[in-house]
Amino acid sequence: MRIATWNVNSLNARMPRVEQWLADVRPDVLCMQETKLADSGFPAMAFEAMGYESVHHGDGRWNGVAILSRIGLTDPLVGFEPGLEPDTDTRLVSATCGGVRVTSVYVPNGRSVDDPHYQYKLSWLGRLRSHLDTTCRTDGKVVVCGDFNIAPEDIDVWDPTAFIGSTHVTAPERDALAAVREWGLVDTFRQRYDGVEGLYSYWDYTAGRFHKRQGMRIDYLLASAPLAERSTVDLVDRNARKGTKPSDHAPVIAGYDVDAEDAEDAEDA
DNA sequence: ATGGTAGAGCATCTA
Repeated sequence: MRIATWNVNSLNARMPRVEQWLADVRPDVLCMQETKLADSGFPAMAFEAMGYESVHHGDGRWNGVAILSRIGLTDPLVGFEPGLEPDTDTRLVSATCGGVRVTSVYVPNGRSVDDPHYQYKLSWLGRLRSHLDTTCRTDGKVVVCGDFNIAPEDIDVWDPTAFIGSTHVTAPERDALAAVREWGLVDTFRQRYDGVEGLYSYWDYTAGRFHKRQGMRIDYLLASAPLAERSTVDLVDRNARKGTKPSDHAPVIAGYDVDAEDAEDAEDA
């Protein structure tokens, strides 16, 4: 099973590229972030014509997350589980796809460490941990993926000294991310490429960052142990960041050596 | 000198 995550930075602007990419790569599941669409504008029919069921959570100008699946899509849940403070700005959506509980997340940016949005980012990550605590089992097949807006380690940014005092690399952000991971999730990409520098998923549009290979690894797939133990592949599709009108993020793909289960067998996931 | 570019939408806000 192959699952991909891609911050498309406006699905309206990116639809031709997303359709081409789906036709070329045919992942079983694609999680998207920053669709910048209301639910009413989400092109579910176009994806259905390509064999993908979908669920979208968005309210218009900003954010917006989605899951596409060609191996079944059941039990969709938009936002956090009902017991928690609501996901008011549409940054989280979940669904069960082929026996895997998949969550697509767009973690708040934080803006700057002295901005209220930074505290919102930390509390949002705390809610994500609570959401996992109450809706998923650590011994089930669970993937939480998306744009986390956090570089887990200094090796995940092109120049750590360029980020001193900035968001995405601070200890509180990394601690909040670690608390999510410690629920029972593994960053298989970094496990596979332990110590390897220069592996990024995002490059700022400005200053020719992509061509200078000056990026950050802020998009990833976190897998529960039953999946992480069967990890087969992790990669970034840098080609999707090239050419005309690319997103500033590239798709990240993970593979797991598990068969898609029927929906009725997914209850224990 | 707080730069640069992209997207939404039409003045800025977000990233």
